[in-house]
Amino acid sequence: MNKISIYDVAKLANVSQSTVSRVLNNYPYIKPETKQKVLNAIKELGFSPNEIARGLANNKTNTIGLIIENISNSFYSETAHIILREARKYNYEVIIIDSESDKENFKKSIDSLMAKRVDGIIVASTRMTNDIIVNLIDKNFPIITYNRRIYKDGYNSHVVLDNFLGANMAIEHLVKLNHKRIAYISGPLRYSTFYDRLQGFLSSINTYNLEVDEEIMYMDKLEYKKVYDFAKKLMNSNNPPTAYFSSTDNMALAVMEAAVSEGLKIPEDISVIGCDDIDISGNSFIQLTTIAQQKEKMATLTIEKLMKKISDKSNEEKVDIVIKPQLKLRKTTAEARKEVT
Amino acid sequence: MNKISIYDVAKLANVSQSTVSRVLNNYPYIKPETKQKVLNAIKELGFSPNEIARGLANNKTNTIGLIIENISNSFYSETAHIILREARKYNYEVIIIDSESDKENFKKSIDSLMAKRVDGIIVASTRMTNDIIVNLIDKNFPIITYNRRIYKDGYNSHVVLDNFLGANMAIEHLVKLNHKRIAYISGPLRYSTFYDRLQGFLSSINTYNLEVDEEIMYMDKLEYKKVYDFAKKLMNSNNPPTAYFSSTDNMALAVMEAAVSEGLKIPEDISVIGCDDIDISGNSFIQLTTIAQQKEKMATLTIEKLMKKISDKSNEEKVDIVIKPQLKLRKTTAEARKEVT
DNA sequence: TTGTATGCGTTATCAC
DNA sequence: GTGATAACGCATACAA
Repeated sequence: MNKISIYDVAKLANVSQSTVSRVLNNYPYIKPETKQKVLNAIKELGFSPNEIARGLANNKTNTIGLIIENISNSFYSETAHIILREARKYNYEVIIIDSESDKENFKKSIDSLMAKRVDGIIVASTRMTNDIIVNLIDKNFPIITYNRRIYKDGYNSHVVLDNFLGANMAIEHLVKLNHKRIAYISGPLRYSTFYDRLQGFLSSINTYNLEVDEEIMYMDKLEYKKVYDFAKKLMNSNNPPTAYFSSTDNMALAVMEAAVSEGLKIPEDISVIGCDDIDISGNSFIQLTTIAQQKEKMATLTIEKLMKKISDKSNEEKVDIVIKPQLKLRKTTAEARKEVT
Repeated sequence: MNKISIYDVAKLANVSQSTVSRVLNNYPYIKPETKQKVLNAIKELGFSPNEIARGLANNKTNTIGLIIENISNSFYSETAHIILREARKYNYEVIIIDSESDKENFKKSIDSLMAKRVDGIIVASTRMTNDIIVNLIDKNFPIITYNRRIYKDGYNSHVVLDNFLGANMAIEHLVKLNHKRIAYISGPLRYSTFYDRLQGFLSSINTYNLEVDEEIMYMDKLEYKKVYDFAKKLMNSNNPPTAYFSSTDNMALAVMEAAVSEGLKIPEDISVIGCDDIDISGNSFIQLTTIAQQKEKMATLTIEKLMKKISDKSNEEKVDIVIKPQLKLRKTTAEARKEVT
């Protein structure tokens, strides 16, 4: 391919190879005319520096890794879009890895990223306990957890939503609409997002003197079909919930589809509230009321903090950013039906 | 960070550094016991090879680039998911770049990818004429165009949908439902997807003896709001179309939203058919009839062909894969209303 | 202000 | 089978 190296440029410009390197790196003390000669030679040869070699010499690759669960999931793809854009501002490229949040996969993902010597890593798919991340933080490797966090004293390195508060807001909204029997849909508790939301849910249930019924709580793998089936089952039960709080918008869609298939009207018959506020939730045909993440703000902050860690290796400052969620009122929640008593 | 190199391993195992390299690369003729010694040392030190150095020595990075327009767009994110997964099977990582398909951006994207010495590139956001790609193909650099193609004799290197046929299928479907006035929504003609679909549209219009009316054709930048407004305008015109063929599902959603806002029922009042079959299109609240891409097949083939090009540099075989689309019947199309004549 | 020499961590080409 | 040693393309400490 591009077989021209810094040496070719040097020869053509009649200077040494190090001089070329210097102009490449904007070294200040170069005679303007030799700088010009070099620049000309570079242009004439169409030379562009080999970032790999540069990385080897520098110990810096100008690329970061982004580990997410599944890029085809709107929440992640919308986030990735912002991260890509922000990283680019710092002249960084990003390697994205879908890692399904499976433990073995996660390790492999980190390994390949480390082998490729990325300058930093953003992970959006960790469990609450994750020794690999702990280990990396110990080594002072630039790594920030996005959306989810690990829980370990002294290991703060995350930008996340205030998920406890988010759940509070959702339940409060529902309670004000007179809902008393609220189904809870979330993923496994080993993820901080779901763990925190559950705590928030429970605390709200408590403050409003509602009853906790595990029968109407789903806390398993977030597979569309499973949640769909679960919701259908609830809708057919003796004492069906009047409202559903779903930990992700995507799963709220599953609940909504279940309702359709059961001939239930939303929000007349049941209310549904989600979490995330993915793009499609605002669509006229969906109109999902939801607890919105501030993706733009979160992603931007994540990159900013990561870049700071990268550029200033000695900086061991913790990153502990918790963003306030927002209730986005749309059309899937309404006053609870009066029960026939 | 990981300061241990192949030399440290060599020292510990009491062999030369080249021997270590050999076991790393599975060189066949090594005495089993020395191999074992080396393996032990590697494990003991927790050594993992530096891919950057390896890349420099090898001229091979085991990473490819993927240039798309916007990863937050479902069509691309769903594609990216498959590509990531397939690339991983070949032990490849992928750098994703959102490049908004702007010309200057595109050049920059290619430049950074080349500077990072990726082994190959998949681009899903090219115009029909693109000298940069031509140039790369000339140099026999592994590059494949996905979804869109460039048109230049002898420069076949793409896997795309048969968009001409796709448009035919859409119009045929609509015509069978007795629609005669069909609006056409697509992006700019400098993209092969839209160009080909337009040709297919026109040919169908012709074979069914319908009238071409530029007033009901949109062929501009695919911005949600613009398409939404365009559709609203048409719906309020004297002679409104009874059906809409949209070149992307996403824009079909815009049309559908416009219909809602105008109090029009789908499919009773107007029919809408899309292109792509993104995940959300199958949702009960959307149920969009569409011309489906076979993303799984297309993405898998793309990686396969790209890997072949990478591993066999001398192979100058063209790749010219055109996939048949499928009509996915859902609920947004129906018999045209009888006009009051 | 510029050139020389060395190193970054591998692979590859020679020898032995 | 294995060990020196020279690339790979650049950055940089040290000289000049």
